[in-house]
Amino acid sequence: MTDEKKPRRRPRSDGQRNRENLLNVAKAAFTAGEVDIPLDEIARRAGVGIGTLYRHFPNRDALIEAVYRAELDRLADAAPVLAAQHPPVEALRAWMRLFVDYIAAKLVIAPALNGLAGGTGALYAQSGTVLQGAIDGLVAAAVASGDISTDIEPVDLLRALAGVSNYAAGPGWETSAKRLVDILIAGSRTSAS
Amino acid sequence: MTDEKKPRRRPRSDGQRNRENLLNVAKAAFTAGEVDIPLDEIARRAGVGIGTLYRHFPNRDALIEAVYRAELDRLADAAPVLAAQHPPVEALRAWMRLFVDYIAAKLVIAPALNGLAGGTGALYAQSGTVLQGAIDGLVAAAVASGDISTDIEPVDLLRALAGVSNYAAGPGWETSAKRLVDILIAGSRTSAS
DNA sequence: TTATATTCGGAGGTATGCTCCGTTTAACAA
DNA sequence: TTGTTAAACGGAGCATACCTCCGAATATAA
Repeated sequence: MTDEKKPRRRPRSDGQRNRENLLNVAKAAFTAGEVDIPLDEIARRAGVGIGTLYRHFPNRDALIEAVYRAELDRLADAAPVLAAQHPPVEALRAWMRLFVDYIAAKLVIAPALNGLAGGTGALYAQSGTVLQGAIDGLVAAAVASGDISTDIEPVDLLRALAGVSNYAAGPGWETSAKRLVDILIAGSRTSAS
Repeated sequence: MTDEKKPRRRPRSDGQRNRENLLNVAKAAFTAGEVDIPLDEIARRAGVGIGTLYRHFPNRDALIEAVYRAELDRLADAAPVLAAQHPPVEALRAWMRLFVDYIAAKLVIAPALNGLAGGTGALYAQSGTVLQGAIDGLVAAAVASGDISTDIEPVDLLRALAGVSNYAAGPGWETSAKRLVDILIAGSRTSAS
């Protein structure tokens, strides 16, 4: 349990630079829909050898996961900001819409993500925690203000949203997703109690 | 250009039998979580050569799609049955829950499905139509009976459901999905109008 | 400047997706 | 029943992608 780390040396600057390069190239490729791009190609575009890629990310899934997690963190960070700017229910709504936007515009890695056959459990468990922390705060605030029923499980909303992002095919899906957000908010209100 | 088909002969019986064998074996494998099973192995289990598999399904995606579509049809067929057995809103709710059950118990091919990198659009468009037909009927009935707001797009509900199925990780996800169905129904009601 | 831990990078082993084509077999006609 | 033929069978083999391994290069600390 003692997680002693002996950073005898500072991490090498080129190492970190290469790592970020790889991450950026991978994100760009996935966003462009090149989900099945060979790892060799990613390494080439990033200007590094294949060996370097594999040291940073032991396998394909690890790379996808890293890209995914980085974007996820940014989304999670937006929650407190929105909470400070809007009343509870609207903050929740805004964040859910942001979720949709994010997936739509910048992150089409959803298919790639689901391609993580097998190990999804662990990944979702980990990263789900991050997002859950974000939405938990928003929901808690909305419950406290009396706008939302107390028996709503934040994770339910998260799942619906995640689903929509996967279904991101066909024209007009984005407005459809926005509508869905409204339905979810309406369904969570205390009105009918 | 005239694509006249002259079915001079009936399709061979062994051909169809082999095709169904392959489909069953593939479904079983996917359901068992063996998403990455080599196609050679599927052919072996079905008792046919690899060449036979590839004639029926030109590539891996085609096989997955075939399995997917077959199951989808069965789900769609359940809609009219439920509509005949329950009042509109309850029929809708029941069908949505069935959707969840189906994915949960018998169809863990969701990850495989999403692995159809690239061509998802076409597939979803096609098969989405089938499901949409099913839910359209249910929603129309509920709208007609005045239970549900008229501005609900059935496809929205579909998307949320599809999403949940992808998020099928972690314990208790199933009850969570059921809760979500209730939220969606509640959010679609006319009460607040 | 010297020492050394860390990173780099690509050749190559392994395995999987898919093709090709000679052989086998079921359907049809006489 | 028997011959003809179009269609299905099946596996050897090629292309390619993932990943490992290890000598060379290099940034950091003394």
